[in-house]
Amino acid sequence: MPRPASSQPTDVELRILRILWELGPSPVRPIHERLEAEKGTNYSTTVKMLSVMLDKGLVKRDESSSPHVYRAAMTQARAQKRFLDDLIEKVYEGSATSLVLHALASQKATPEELEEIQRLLDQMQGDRR
Amino acid sequence: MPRPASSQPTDVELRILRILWELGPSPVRPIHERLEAEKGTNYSTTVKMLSVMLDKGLVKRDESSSPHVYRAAMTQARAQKRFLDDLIEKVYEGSATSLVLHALASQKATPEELEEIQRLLDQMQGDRR
DNA sequence: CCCGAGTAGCGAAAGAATTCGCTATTTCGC
DNA sequence: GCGAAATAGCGAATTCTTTCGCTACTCGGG
Repeated sequence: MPRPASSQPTDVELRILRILWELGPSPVRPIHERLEAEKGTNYSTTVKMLSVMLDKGLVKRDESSSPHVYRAAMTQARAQKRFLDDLIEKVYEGSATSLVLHALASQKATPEELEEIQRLLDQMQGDRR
Repeated sequence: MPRPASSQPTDVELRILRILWELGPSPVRPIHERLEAEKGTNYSTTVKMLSVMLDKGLVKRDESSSPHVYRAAMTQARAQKRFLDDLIEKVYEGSATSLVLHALASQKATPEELEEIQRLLDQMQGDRR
């Protein structure tokens, strides 16, 4: 019996996506250098992962320029939202609120960040204060 | 070259944990019934998954009573926090705040829930209002 | 034009996750 | 006590992920 493929990027795939989001469209070489620094992988492995990701549609490739140029097929914000929604559904039973409470309680945010959250909250509450 | 085992419960493991959190300590039968309803798995599969999870320390087993009784080794809140921290680090680059903003913006919370978030926020801001 | 360096890619290997068939053991109604 | 039914569990099979060796191709300098 089969094992269903994950709908989300896997661990290594996510690392590569993060590198791409940071660097912008890049040939294999710079991507590999980052990945190697992070976890000591072989150049071949990087190339292979990119090709797998290309098959899955996680990255796009421009073959017109000589060293082919790869770029993420998804924006970072979009990917974040996908992971977040997944977490809310699978782990928080659909309750975004308890997730927010956990996140606020456990991580120390700066006053500026709290302000920002406050603003959004005011807005959602119809601006009473 | 090896592939490192995931530090977090896998997909099916999480489903089983959720069932255990809901039912409380249970023998295999009721656990299986839920799992089967969710995804049509065979009884053997459920038993096997539980044994794998026992090896990993995700569940505990009481063998004294005749149908063995399984229970989650971790509270739901604890597991949620672990997943959340993981997400923040791996996907949100450590910024719990942007995760909170995403979660608030994308999910519709009830006024009561917003109140609750507001209270926590006030508290964190040193109660000015 | 030839050579070496850098670039691409394939296919196999190894481990993890998930599935279930088949066998053994236990339990219980009769 | 005896056989059917429920309960446990092992080990093999399958798929997915990740890794890399080895081959082939491309390109610029001499």
